[in-house]
Amino acid sequence: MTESEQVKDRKFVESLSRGLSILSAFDQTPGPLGNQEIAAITKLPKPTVSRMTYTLTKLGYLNYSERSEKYELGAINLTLGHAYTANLRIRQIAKPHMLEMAKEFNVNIGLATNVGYEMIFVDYCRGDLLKSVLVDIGSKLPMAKSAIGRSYLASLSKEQRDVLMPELAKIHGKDWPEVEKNLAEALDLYDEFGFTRSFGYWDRNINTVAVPLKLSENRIFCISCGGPDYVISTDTLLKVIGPRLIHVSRDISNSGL
Amino acid sequence: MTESEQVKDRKFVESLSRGLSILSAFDQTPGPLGNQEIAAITKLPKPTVSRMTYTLTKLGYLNYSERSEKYELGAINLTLGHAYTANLRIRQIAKPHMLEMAKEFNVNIGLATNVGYEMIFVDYCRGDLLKSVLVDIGSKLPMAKSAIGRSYLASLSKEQRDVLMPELAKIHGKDWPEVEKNLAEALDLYDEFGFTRSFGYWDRNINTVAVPLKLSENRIFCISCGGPDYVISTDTLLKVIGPRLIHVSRDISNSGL
DNA sequence: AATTTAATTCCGCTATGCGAAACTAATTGT
DNA sequence: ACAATTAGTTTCGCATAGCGGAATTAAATT
Repeated sequence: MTESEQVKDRKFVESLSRGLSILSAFDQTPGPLGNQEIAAITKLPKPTVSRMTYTLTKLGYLNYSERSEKYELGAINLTLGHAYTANLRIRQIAKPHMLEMAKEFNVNIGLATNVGYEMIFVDYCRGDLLKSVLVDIGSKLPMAKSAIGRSYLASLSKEQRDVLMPELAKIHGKDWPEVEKNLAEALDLYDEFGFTRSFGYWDRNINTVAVPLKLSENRIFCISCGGPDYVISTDTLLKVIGPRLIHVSRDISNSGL
Repeated sequence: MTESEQVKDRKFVESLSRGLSILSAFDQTPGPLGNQEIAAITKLPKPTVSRMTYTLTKLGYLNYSERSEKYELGAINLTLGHAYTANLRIRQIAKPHMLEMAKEFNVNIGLATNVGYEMIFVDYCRGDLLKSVLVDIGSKLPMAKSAIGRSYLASLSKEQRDVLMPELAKIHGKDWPEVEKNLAEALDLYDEFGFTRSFGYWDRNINTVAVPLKLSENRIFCISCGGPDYVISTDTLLKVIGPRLIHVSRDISNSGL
């Protein structure tokens, strides 16, 4: 209905979708939001937003602050994420590998999967040295610019990838030509070496390598490993960490998930 | 409508509530669930569940496994929790204190708030020694049996507490007399010492002490600190850690959140 | 072949949710 | 003091989105 697409999908519950899109607004735009702002972000009509925030507040998904007269996410939002990770077998399988490498090389290691056109971390281990608070479970990285996103793309067939590309192009707008070039290089290097890399590209100071894990039923997770120059050299990443990740990837693939 | 309660709340969006209750089903009962099971758990009629799971799957909140013909939570469920914690000022304030104590005493420290009749952890630091995987961000503890839950109860006025008690009684069923007795003791000791305790009660091997933090607008968070006997003695908990927590609590209360 | 179990689809009905417009209330400007 | 602006809520008639009993399909089990 929104545009002109679905003539009628009797099975799709619009109001549920709308309610969830209101919660998502708090991911895109942090900080307390008023109904007006929510309406602006979600493009939903004011009374609808009003009813939805009312409902979500009653259920605990939003907290209302009398002071600011705005809404914030409620703590209950943590439960679903926790339920997700708690039942994710791949985490248990990958964890020992991740801890071992994090300790041995003092690097940060993340386990992520794709959500839409981004990668989301489902687990993360830090080396002792730096606590880059930037990344944590639930945080996202762009698919095209991060090593881990690129390893996801690398795991896809050309056809699957070609479906995504236009969307990625849209996301990156005028930067796309440059992003695409860089991405294409990274994918070529993947074909050659078996892991992807992103050196100072998504974050100027961070160098990362990553590999995909292909599980059953087309589920794909990726492991990335990296850190700032002064902790881990690009040379070590390429010569030691990358190959090690490939090994880990094989190991996990054999565990039959 | 459900029972006979609300005559009519024109503002409450039932289908949103139902959709969310379906997601919550995956917290109560982990593992892949089929529509039937979801219907049983949520008491919703089958076709409704069918439509909801269809919608949630389209939006990525559920993944459908062809193999098992069941649904699981999707990774996207991590984002809201992450958005919640990322914007939670108290976490940044409390973190240094928590890290310091975790390191100094090798204990586990958690920061939690109440959700319904449970406490939910919004942050957690582990001492080096044990990684009790049981507790993590997003996991919950019972309010009446855990030190941290008791410290929440202790922070309330008698009137507020009296509202909760019948609900807690309901939750604990036939165990309530015993739970209540233990809780009452703990609350008395709180009045005397300024922190609550739970020694081997919720978990036989773990001893914990906790304090509440009262923030502005009646927001309450609690910090707990504990570990197994062989890492931290109850004596140290009572003589050193407890008082230290009180100090931390004062510190944070002065930070004007 | 018959039975059981689970998911989906059908389809008529109406309660539900919609949203334009009206209304409140608070803030700002002149 | 009085518009004007901005944000949130409420109203209310209407359309239909969503409901759910019942039928249907599809697999698994006996």
